[in-house]
Amino acid sequence: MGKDHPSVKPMQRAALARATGCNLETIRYYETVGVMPDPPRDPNGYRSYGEDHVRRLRFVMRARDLGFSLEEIRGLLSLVDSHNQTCAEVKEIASAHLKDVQDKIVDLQRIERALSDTVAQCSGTEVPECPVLDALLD
Amino acid sequence: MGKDHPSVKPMQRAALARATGCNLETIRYYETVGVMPDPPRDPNGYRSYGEDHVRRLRFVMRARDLGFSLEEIRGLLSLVDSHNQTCAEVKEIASAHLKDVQDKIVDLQRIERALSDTVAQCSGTEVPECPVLDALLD
DNA sequence: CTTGAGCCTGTATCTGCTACAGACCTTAGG
DNA sequence: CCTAAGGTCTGTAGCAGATACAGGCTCAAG
Repeated sequence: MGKDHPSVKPMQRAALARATGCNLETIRYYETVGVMPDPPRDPNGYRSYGEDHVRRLRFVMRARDLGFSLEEIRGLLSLVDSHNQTCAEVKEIASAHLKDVQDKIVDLQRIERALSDTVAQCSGTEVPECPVLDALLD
Repeated sequence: MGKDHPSVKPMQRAALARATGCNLETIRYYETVGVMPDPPRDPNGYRSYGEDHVRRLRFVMRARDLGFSLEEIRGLLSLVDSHNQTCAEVKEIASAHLKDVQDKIVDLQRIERALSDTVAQCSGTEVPECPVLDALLD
C-alpha cells in the first residue's frame, strides 16, 4: 500500500479561492509577485493546488490582515522556506512592523482629536459659517 | 490710485512648492485631478500663482494631513467655491470622515495587540522555533 | 553665444489589488 | 454529435495618490 498520495484531491483556482476566502484574481496576483509559488499545471494548463497552497495562502492572508506588506511577507516566507530562519530574524521583521503600526495609531489619534474637536464646534444648522472650513482655511 | 494689483508678486511652480512645502510634481498632479485650479500662464507658458493658490494648496494639504481623500476634498472645495455651503453639509462630510478614522484606529489597535502579544513571546535567540511564524502558520 | 537652471509635457513607476476582454477548455443537455 | 453555458487561461487596464524621469523649451548670467 505504498501511498504517496497527497491525501487531498488537488483543486483549481476557484476552489482555492473558496477554501481561503481569497479573491480569485488576487491568487494569480500573489503568484506574479512571488508570495505564492507557481503551481503545477494539469495537462490542460489549469493550475492545480494542494493543501500546501491552502496553508501558504492562509499565511499570506493572515499576515496581510496584520498589515504586513507583501515585501515583508516575502521576507518572512524566505526565512520559512530556507528552513534556517531564527526567532531573532523573524522578531526583527515583526518588531519593525509593530513600530509602524504603533506610529500609525498615534498619527490617527492626533487626527481623530483634531477632527472631533472641530466637528464638535459645528452648529449643524443651515448657516454658511463653518468651523471645519475655518480650521482648514487660515 | 486705482490699484487692482494682486498685492503680491506672482510666483512659479517651484516657488509655490517652497511656500507650502508641497512636492513640485504633486502640484501639477493636484491640478490634473481638480483640487487645484488650472493657473494662469505667463506668455512663455509658465504657470503663474498668486496668494489664492497658496491658500488653496494649504487647505488641500491640511485636509490631506487629516486624512481626507482627494474626493472628499473636492466635495469640501465645491461647497467653499459655490459660496452657498452650509455648516450642516460640511459637518456631514467631516463626521463621516471622523468615523472612518475612528474605525481605522480600532482596526490598528486590534492588530497592534495581536502583533505585540506575539512578538512578546519571542526568545529573540538563534533558535528556529518562532512564535510569530507559529501564529501565522496554523 | 554658450551653459546651466528652471519650466513644460507626457509617461512610467510604485503598492495591492480588482476587473475585464478574448481565447481556450470542459461538461451537461438535447 | 453538437451546442451552449460555464470555468479557466493570458494580458492588460483601472483605482488612489503620489513621485520621478525623459526630452524639449525658455531664460538669465557670463
